[in-house]
Amino acid sequence: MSEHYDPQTLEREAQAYWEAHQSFAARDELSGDKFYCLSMFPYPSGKAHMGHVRNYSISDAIARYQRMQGRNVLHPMGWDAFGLPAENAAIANKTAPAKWTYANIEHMRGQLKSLGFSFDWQREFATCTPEYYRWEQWFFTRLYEKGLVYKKMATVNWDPVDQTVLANEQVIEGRGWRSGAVVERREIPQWFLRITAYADELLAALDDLEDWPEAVKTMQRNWIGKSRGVELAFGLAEPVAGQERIEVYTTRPDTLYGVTYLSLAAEHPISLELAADQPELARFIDECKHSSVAEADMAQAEKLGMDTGLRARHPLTGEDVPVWVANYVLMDYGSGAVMAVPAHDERDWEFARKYDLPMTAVICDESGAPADVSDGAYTAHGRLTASAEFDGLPFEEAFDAIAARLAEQGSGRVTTQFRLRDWGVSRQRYWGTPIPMLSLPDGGELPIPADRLPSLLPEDVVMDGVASPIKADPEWRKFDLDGVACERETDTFDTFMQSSWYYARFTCPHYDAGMLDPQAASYWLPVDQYVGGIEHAILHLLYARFFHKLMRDEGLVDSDEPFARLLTQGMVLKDGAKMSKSKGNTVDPADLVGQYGADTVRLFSLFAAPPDQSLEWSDSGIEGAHRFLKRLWRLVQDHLARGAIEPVDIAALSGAARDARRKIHETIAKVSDDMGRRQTFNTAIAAVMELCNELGRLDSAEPAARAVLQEGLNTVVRLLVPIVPHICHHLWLQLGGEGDATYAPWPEVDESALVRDSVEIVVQVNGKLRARMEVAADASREDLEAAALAQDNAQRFMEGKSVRKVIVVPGKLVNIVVG
RNA sequence: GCCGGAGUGGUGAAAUUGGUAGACACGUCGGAUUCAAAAUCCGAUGCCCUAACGGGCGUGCCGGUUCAAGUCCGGCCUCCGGUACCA
Repeated sequence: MSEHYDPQTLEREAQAYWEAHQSFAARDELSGDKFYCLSMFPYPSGKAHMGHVRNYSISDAIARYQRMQGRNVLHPMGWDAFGLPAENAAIANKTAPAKWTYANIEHMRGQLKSLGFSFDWQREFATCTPEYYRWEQWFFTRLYEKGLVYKKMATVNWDPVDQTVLANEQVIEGRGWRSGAVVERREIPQWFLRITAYADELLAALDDLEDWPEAVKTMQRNWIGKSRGVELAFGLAEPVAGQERIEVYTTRPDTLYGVTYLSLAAEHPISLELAADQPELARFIDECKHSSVAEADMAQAEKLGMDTGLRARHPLTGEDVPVWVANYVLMDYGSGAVMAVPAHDERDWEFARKYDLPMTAVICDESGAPADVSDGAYTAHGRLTASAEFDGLPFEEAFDAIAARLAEQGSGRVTTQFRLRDWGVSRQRYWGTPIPMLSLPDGGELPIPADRLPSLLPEDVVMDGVASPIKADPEWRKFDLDGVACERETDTFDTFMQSSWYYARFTCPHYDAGMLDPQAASYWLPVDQYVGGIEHAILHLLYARFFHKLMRDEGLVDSDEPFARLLTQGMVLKDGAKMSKSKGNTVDPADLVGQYGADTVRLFSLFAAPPDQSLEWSDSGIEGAHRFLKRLWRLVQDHLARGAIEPVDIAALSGAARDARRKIHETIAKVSDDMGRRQTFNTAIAAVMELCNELGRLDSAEPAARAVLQEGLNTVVRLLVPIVPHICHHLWLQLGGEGDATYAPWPEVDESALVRDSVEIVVQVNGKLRARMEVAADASREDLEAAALAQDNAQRFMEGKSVRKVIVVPGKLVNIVVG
């Protein structure tokens, strides 16, 4: 064995051993204690980046830790292979999206293998293959039969020059990224999944996800946005667009007497009808269409509005209020109309101030007087004023009383509303799963029958950058259904559809008798540990939770939630910005592996920051990680070179050897807790480094110290297997370990080694550190207090003052309060 | 805009339940080794005052609770993620 640490050779040998022994294949028996560890599968964009390395270093550490606990571990990897970038690359490189994607997969698989991640490669799949998407298509047709799928008009970004639909990402400052044309909002028919039918369960079940980060659960709760409010109507003197009233929804019926106008969305039927004979209004509505459909764009756009001249009747006061059209009211949310209470709503306040609309304060502030709204809206709850017979009522009572009055006169009712909207799954793009629906000659619609699936996406195509190849090809859409000439849907699924159930398919990736093998799914699911970027906190994770419940209700899985424990890792940054090609601040992991070896790259990724925080890249930091591995290698080689160990009575250890052995077992306890419960690999590594520093100081001439060193090194190697598996594979064998270090038993704490005779206690005077003292570990409170009061430096600060009280925290400190 | 998160030495960070702020590293400085350099090893290293003992200050900003606050509460500032067609 080499004197010097040579990662290239060591890693090649370790990887060859794992490959030959199939070390990472999950056992197929479907019995015994299991652990399903999943990292979010990558989009095959070309090369693996540091974000991937970080993600998989974390999940690999967890998977390997669980193997050492004796569990049957499933740690799979695959490819989220459909998506927009493949189309763009295909146009730029004059190739087909499929060809580009498969080439990227080949390359990235090699990169991941070179990092030594313990994936079960026998289960690998790409979502762009028919063997995968056929079951997604089948499942969609099942959902259609159950009434969980429907078609409706929905808004998209339309590029009037390229005559194509743009993704939000392709709209830059309101213009199409290729044509530069000002983008318009346009309505087209699209397919939707009824996620709102599961809104209540998706919300309630969050309470049971004990091992999810609180931040993610909070974001999902707010996204689902359940609210209790009142649906009410303002009457019109005569019908407009066939409507006799304008319906609005509010969570603040207590402010109803403060309504001074109504706002309609630009696309509201009443707005459009009124615009027919008001050219100025028509022009305004047209201008409102010139923004992207992205919520952030719309919410940050300057609030604009126009009075329609129409008046609506307040349901309680009977007074007329003006009806405006405003660009910040969304047609897709609620009824497309809102009642405006400028005195008690920030957005309405701003709008009213801008257009000089009246404000009426109807809520009292803490002093009991009507709130002063001259500098901004008063949005807190409070007692009512200027609200006729409801004056003086607090929020809850006012809510109920006003809702009851509205219900009584037939102009309103209490309802529950969700912010969550149904999931639009149609994309007007080529590189995705074809939506398995047919339009019939009579205008009806029908799912493609199960025995005619999959609806295949042709792979050998030419991208011209404008139309999807399957939309451009009149032959592709033709479909003969028992002699009836139908047309296939040429839209494809949102790529979130694939990532919503891949975790379940990993339990039976090659099963061809159905979407899932019930036994495999039942054994492996739910996923015990899911690891991925925080950027997926809402959409991906919510859709996957939804899909799991859909699969449960179809009898495919027998659990309620897909992911028992979630770890959301932070971004990888360089110079304070996210690493990305466009910013030109990337670091290629392949270069680093070539220079330092995979273990160094993995060690740095886990050591530089706790997993859930953003990680700042550092060139010198990776040098430090490499140096540690070199020191570890040298420490073991030097120890082995000194020959055999003499047996030693552990109970009789004293001095440095006894201290070192205590440190070994304290470190086992610390690292076990950090890896298992806290998942803070950075502090686990720091603890092992500390231990190595202490072991390195042991007197190598003393037999007792050498025996402790042997135990210490054997422990260090096992604690590090999950993090730097290649070097540990070799050191484990050199130190006399048997078999594959992947399955070496996790070290156990010897409680007797932890015993201390004395401890250091801090002495404070008025909370400030003034002295330290070494006392017997079992000293009583009285002894501690007496010893603290006797400290010279403590007495200096007590001089001329009287002791008010003494606080004793055993094992920690004594605080003397003087005054 | 709205929702969520973060802010600690020159740098990455640690402090787990309100109890010693800065563990572990990086960097820098000093020393050993070397013909020399690299590598390696040893020591110092929050800032300010002090010859030293020791002292003062210090966790984005302002205020509060407490014997004790990086940690809890109120109000700000800045940055990051998401915002439903990027994945």
